[in-house]
Amino acid sequence: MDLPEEIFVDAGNLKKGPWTSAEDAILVSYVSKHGEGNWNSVQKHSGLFRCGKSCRLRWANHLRPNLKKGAFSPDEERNIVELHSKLGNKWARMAAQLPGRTDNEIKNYWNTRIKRRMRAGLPVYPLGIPKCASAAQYCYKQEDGRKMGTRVDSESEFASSLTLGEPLSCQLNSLHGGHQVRSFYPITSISDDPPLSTVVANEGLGGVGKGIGSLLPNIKQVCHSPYGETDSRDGSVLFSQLSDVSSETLHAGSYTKASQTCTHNSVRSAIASLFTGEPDPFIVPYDGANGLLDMPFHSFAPSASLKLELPLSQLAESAETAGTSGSAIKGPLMSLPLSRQLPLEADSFGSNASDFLEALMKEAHPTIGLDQVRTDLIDQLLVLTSGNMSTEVAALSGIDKGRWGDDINPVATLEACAFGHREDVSQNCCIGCVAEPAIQPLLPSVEATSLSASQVAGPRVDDILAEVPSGVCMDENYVPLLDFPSSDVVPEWLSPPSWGYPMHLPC
DNA sequence: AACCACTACAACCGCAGATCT
DNA sequence: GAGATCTGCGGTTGTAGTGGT
Repeated sequence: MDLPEEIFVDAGNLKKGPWTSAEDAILVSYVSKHGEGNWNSVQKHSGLFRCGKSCRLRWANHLRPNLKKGAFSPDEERNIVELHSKLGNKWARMAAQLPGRTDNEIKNYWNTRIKRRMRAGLPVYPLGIPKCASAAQYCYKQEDGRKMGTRVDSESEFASSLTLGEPLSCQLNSLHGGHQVRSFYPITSISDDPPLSTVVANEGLGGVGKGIGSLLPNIKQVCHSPYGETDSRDGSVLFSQLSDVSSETLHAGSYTKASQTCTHNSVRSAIASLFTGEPDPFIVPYDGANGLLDMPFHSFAPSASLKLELPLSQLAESAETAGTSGSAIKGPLMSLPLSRQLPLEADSFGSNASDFLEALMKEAHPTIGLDQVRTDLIDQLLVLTSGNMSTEVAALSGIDKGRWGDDINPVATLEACAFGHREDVSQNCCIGCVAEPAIQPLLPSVEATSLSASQVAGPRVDDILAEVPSGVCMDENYVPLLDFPSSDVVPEWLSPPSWGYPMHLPC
């Protein structure tokens, strides 16, 4: 056997780095003779210049028999997600339940997956997989090296617990370090009941997503305003769809409340995003003192928000530099998920939407059928566009006649589509829609005209990034979008780490 | 062909608990 | 019981491979 010399040099200077096949052979030979354990003696008796820990790791992760190699099967992936939902980052315990897989393998898989999903703005856990109270905790690094943690507890269970028309109460309990702490109660609960869930949102950021107004129609102390449905206690806006956007700048008064159309899955997704700490692209900035007045939006059309929810490529690099560029932008910002994964030019959606959607679908869930992902994505399109999806986009999206109806008119059939999902309407209509006829979708306010591809595309991402103020903490995956040049002062709450992600506390 | 960005994976490190002396 | 050593775990870092420009 030809062993590299460096393996044998200076016993006091143990080798590090990648293992060679020769070293592997020595280790295998040693373990086959002496068995596992006593790893520190391996170096003494085998001639390997590796520390005991390194030997143990090499054996456990690569050399021991019955190790499975290669990519995880869909079943294994599902198991990992479920196990993680129950166990959190207990890699060794997870590995014990996945024969042939190592903790390191599972950990690497999970971390990669987390990154990918967060970058894509997707929930860490697919809907339907409940998170246990003891489970996951995710962190991401801020630019300054600090970690921003999101404790995820039983939010998914909370979302799952919502039933049709169930009234909820949202209360602003207190402020913690510039964060709003909101608790959600069943409106029927007695005052001493614990909240169903507690949400900590950035002060000044409405942590309630657009469309949630339709989901939680009976939230207490929600009042209607021209700018949305405003929670009079904490200033958050329960936003409905924006519409009537055709110019570069959208003033608060120029949009109208449009439809509340949504399908079951989309609703669940929207709710879940509230409680999982995943960035919700619908989160609407709201300054409690100044409201939404005189806050120009960058073509924040429904379709633009659609586009912007989708993973964007070529942004990370810009984002890294954006934080240091001077800018006049001041004020609340909206965070957006970015992605380096997809070949989407920010303003080219109209030209290659099909490819893009395909890529998105694969990105969204590589292990389930594209048709399934497509269906879910279409649901998102329906919600995000208030039904103003152009027939062009609809066609590119592969929406079939069966879903649109015979005339393939998305708008004309929107209501039917939104509530006539592929699943049973009676069970899957959005929360409150059936139980509360008074808040049925306001379809008449939506013009039956299609948006052009350029409208769909919205603002150029580069333009947005160029406007990012200096001093804003930029997570590599999230960039501010909206600008509010009415003030020269960056609000305190905007300083890191208080913007970007909604934060959550354990119940 | 060279460069760059990105991903997946291997390996290391520090810590804590268990076990041994 | 106390200190030393071993073992396992989870977080982090380094790097090879790959694809795009």
